[in-house]
Amino acid sequence: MTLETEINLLHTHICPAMGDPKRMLLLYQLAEGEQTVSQLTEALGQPQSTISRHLAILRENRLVNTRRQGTSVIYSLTDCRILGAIDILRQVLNQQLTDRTAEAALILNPTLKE
Amino acid sequence: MTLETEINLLHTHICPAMGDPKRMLLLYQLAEGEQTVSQLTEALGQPQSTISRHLAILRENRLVNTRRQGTSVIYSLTDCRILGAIDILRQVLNQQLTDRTAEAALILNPTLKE
DNA sequence: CGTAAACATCCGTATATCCGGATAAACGAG
DNA sequence: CTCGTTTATCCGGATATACGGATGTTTACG
Repeated sequence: MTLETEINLLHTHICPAMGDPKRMLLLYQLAEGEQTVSQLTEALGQPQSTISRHLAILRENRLVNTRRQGTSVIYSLTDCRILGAIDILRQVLNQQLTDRTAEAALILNPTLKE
Repeated sequence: MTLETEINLLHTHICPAMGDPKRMLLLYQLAEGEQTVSQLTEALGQPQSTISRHLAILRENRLVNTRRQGTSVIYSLTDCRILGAIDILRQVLNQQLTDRTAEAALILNPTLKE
């Protein structure tokens, strides 16, 4: 499989799931342990239909598993490595933020250079 | 900074840059070494305006650096860790693909179970 | 049955993003 | 200054996605 093909698959199967902040938060929330839709709705403080729709996208992309318990549906993380990937992105982000802070300081006080 | 804030920043500063297959391919292409717009246009086989627009998005999000050399502009990777993050996603993807293949085999021949 | 709880899905609206041909801008050579 | 090369931006149209109230479905229980 070529790199191009693999990346296209990534963008049909995985990326859409991560492409929204609320869905990322849901993944982190599930890292704490499996939870029902009600619990996740409570945790994120969003309308139930919003949470359910985001969970559906995560489910379709197989990033979460579900099982039913009575009238509740319990969601859990399929593969926690996905959070490892996001954590790397967070590191890159924080690097950027410190770099920008340093740049701003240089502009305000050029004598700091070197 | 709360996790929620950090993830929102991620979706403002980094995710848009990765949110397109062609941009991911550009990042991998730049992993081979710094290259001009012409070279990248040639490598991806897309119209120049398309490549230039994708590069602009990568640049605005600081995932690439640029320097000018004559009439050419040379692009390079800012932080190769971003590729590490994508590589993890590729691993998750490949895990999914083998899982699905195994499921399909079970449906076709249930005696394989266990 | 009928009702209530928990979830999933539908729907119209608003917003964002992609595409790529056309055009503008930056630069070097002569 | 003029021209050709290289890169950046503009533009209209097509597509995708998020939102959240309203509605449908599934399950438990009496």
